[in-house]
Amino acid sequence: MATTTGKLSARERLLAAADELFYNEGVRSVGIDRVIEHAGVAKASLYNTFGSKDELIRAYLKGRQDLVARHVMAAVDAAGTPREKVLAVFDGQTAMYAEAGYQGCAFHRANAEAHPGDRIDLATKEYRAWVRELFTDLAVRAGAADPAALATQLHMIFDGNGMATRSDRGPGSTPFAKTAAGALLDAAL
Amino acid sequence: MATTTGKLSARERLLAAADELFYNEGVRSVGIDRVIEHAGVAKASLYNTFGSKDELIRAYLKGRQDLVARHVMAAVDAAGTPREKVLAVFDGQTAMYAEAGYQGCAFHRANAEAHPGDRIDLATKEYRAWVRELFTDLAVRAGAADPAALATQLHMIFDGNGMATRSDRGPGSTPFAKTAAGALLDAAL
DNA sequence: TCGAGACTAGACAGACCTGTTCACTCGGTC
DNA sequence: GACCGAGTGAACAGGTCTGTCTAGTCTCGA
Repeated sequence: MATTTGKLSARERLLAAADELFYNEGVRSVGIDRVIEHAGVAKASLYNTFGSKDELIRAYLKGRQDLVARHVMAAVDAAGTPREKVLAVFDGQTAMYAEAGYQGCAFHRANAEAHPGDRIDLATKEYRAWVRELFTDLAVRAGAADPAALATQLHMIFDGNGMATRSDRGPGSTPFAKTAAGALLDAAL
Repeated sequence: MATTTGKLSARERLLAAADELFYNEGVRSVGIDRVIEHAGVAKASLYNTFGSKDELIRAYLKGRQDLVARHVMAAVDAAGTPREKVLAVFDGQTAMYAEAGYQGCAFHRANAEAHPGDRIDLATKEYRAWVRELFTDLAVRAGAADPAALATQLHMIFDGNGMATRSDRGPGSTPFAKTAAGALLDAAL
């Protein structure tokens, strides 16, 4: 928690440092020592607060999911028609990536070397379930004949846009993702 | 090279062990010691043959690209119409994944914590350029109005199918990928 | 003023990792 | 039979990583 002087707590500084370093360089590439140095915090504070690096990674991923949800839901809520809401998801996704230098999906990267059942794997599954549920819900509202099938397809575009964003280091693929999503939606009505 | 007795060379055994361990557990998770133990080869042989772990990873990724190309091109060549050839790419992709337990795209996983410009990053770029070129070529032959745009969209589906295959540990998403690719192709004519 | 709790600096343990080196074996070839 | 190249086995160096521990500082409220 922040102190009354407005200075950030060790927890907050650790999370901010973890977010920046983990997202840009990867959760395995970045060691504890770099995180605490970047946060300006003692190593004991990290272990008192989070208990382990794994738990810090989990907290980082939770923050990332919240960030995606915030951006995506803002875009979806601002959109008018059900069709526009589906397409807005990709705008929200890209707006989120824009905040931290277009490194694509944090979960793809963290999960790449995760072991089945570990914290990272579980956090990734939770995140993917959220995305899938969102697309299914929007597909229902848009009147898709088979909302689950459309959601699977839109989720692929969503993942593919994340991959392309990382590979090309920019938002260039998003218009194509939106066009593709529109075509799939039209075909699914 | 294989000896005249039919026994595999140290190089071949190392590549086979690297392929199995790296693909299933990740290039960073798996250390040199496990690779040489699995290959039944002395550590000195690894360093005489490849020079570094990085170079072994590069050779592993090259083998992976060849494997994808073999499966995908076999499926494409077996398909009849230009439209069928586009869809066949996803069958080839899934057939390849089937060989090693559905862990999705080897390049996504290896590249997740790569640094820009290193061997893994370069190998990934090369692989992605190959996929993109293939889709562009097939899009031209299928008569797409904007082949580059269609190729970008198909590439997203291709990546998304790889992600889903890894997350769901199986080929369940491939029919949806093919349906989506068909719809995008129809919309692009 | 005092005590509690948050935080710090840094040494340290122990595991693990990549890469080197050296003396040696073995199978085939001239 | 001598030679040669490929491969072996094991010890070792040097580094990095996570996580622990200790002794001490700082801040704030009662």
